[in-house]
Amino acid sequence: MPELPEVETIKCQLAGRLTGRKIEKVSMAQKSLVYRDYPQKQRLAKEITGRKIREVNRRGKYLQVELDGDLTLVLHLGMSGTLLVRDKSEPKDRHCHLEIYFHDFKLTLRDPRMFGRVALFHNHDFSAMPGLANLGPEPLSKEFNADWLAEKFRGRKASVKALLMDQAIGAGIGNIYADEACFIARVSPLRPAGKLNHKELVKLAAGVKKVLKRSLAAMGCTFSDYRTSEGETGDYRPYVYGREGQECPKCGSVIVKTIIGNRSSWYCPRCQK
DNA sequence: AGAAGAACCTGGTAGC
DNA sequence: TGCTACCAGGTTCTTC
Repeated sequence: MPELPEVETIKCQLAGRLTGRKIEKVSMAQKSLVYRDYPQKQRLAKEITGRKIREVNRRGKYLQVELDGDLTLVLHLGMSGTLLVRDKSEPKDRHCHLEIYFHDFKLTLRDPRMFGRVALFHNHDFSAMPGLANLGPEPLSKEFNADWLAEKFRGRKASVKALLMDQAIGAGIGNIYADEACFIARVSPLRPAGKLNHKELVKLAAGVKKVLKRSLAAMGCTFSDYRTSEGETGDYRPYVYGREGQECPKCGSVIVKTIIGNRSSWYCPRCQK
């Protein structure tokens, strides 16, 4: 569910809440599927209890909680995951997979659809989690630019949309922001990526950065499940995503929905060529 | 290699 | 009201 702006919003809030704090108690749902990448899950609670949190970081859609002892607790929220700061007395419900207790509150991971992942790593060796180990550059970094896209798109017949969502090309871009970036760049998401010219790649790289910054300023986009760790919704309002049949904000013609790579996609057929 | 499609899950909702 | 079908923001695996 959450893409880069949503995970970054959660990361910033958690950094303020958790940095320097000590983990007092951990409660895990032992049968939960969110630990499927972490074979030693029965040791997780014991390993992190009593540890101090040094910092909270983000790479792509992954949250990385840095603990003393060179341990990193990695969390991915999948489609429906939420990390919420709650009162310690709040009862836990059946979708809760992990609770981390601090002196005056607890952090709970809920994930009804169980696409999320939790794992613990030593010494920043994330090779057991290929999705994290093989992430491409952060889209808001200088590395992510038209030249990088040209290198990655060259000769590729897959759609622009499909490649924008490839986490090895741009870490953290998901279905919403791939559509939105294509709209800002006035490029059809259906175009074979290898056919874009340099000018279009410049607009696309800029469109990605622009939409991510806009959404960050709005604390992300709440379509259904997403909440910040303080329980707030995100205020980002999409140009095209989820708006089939409505007016294009640029030209007023009708926004169209189609399926690209098994994912619903929206675009304006008049603005986006 | 790369492209396309299915699978992994549950919950909400649209339609009958 | 109740049932079914379909849809959902991600990742990964299989097949061609």
